[in-house]
Amino acid sequence: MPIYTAASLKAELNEKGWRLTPQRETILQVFQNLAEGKHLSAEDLYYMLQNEGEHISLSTIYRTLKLMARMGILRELELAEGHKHYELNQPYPYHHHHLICVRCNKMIEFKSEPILKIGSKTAQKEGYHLLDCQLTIHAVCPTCQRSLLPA
Amino acid sequence: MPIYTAASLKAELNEKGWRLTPQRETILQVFQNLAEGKHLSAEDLYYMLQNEGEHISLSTIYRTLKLMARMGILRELELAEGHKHYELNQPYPYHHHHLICVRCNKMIEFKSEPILKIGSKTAQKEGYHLLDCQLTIHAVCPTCQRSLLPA
DNA sequence: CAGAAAGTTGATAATCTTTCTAATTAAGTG
DNA sequence: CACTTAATTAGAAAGATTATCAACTTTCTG
Repeated sequence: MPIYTAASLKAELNEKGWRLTPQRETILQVFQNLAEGKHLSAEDLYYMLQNEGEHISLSTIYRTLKLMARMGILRELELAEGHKHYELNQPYPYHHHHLICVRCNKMIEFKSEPILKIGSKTAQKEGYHLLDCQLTIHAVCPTCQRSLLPA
Repeated sequence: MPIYTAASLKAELNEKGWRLTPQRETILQVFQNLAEGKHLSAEDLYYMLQNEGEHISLSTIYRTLKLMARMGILRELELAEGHKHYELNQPYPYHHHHLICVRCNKMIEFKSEPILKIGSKTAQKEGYHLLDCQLTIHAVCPTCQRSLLPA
């Protein structure tokens, strides 16, 4: 269920004096066709496109991901160590949060309507226009608790 | 109000087979002496120490910040673009969250007991040992909403 | 208290991300 | 549809973060 079609993306870009380019349209499509719960790093996206015969430079990819996150189209996730991941920013019934093991980086998604409410109320109270709110829980998973390995 | 004294840090490190070094103790002290609401990047910390005549290498600083975040002593914040910030991870009455403008990076801290409860319940339900939970709200502040500048 | 074992540091290299710049491309105007 | 203006791209360079490794410390053991 695409929230943003190419047309609505173009409209929103133009509203701000920006442009819809083939690269941006392509990147949006990739995220719309992604299975739920999936998320991509900049490199993931780069090589995925290469395999489909599309060449988009890494800098454009990084720039576009950042742009779409600032527009509220994508969410920037800080999951594993060392690199960010991106996913479509979907509204309520699909909106979710992340519980992450800091040792093994295992990640569990969970939903919470109250959090979304607190988030939008807080933004509203301060006069901010809400784009995304995500609760990130850092913790140690059962397996890693039992493990005696240092880390 | 230091939660971790040098002694309790040493105890926790030793429990896992790790060691309390002068560098780690120094870094902990810096964060304990930091005013509430203040947070530091790795570089901030590096130069702050240099000015005090302490030399700790950048790689040790990065390594120590990451380590203390994984222990639950520090929180890793994704505030401004381009680099992470760290602050002491404090319990309830001081525990807070962040509302961030994606345009100008202005940041507002806010507190919420319900979120902390949801976070700890979620972790518990999955058998995870909670270290930190932070709600990050990305939004556009009133000033930037009025601004017509592209960005 | 000497020797072994393991963790830590600092320097460097590697990786990930953002910034900069010239060339290109899309949108607006007549 | 040619022309002007401004945004965008690709590639290179710079900046931020993590990984690697030899030398050094600390802890443990006998």
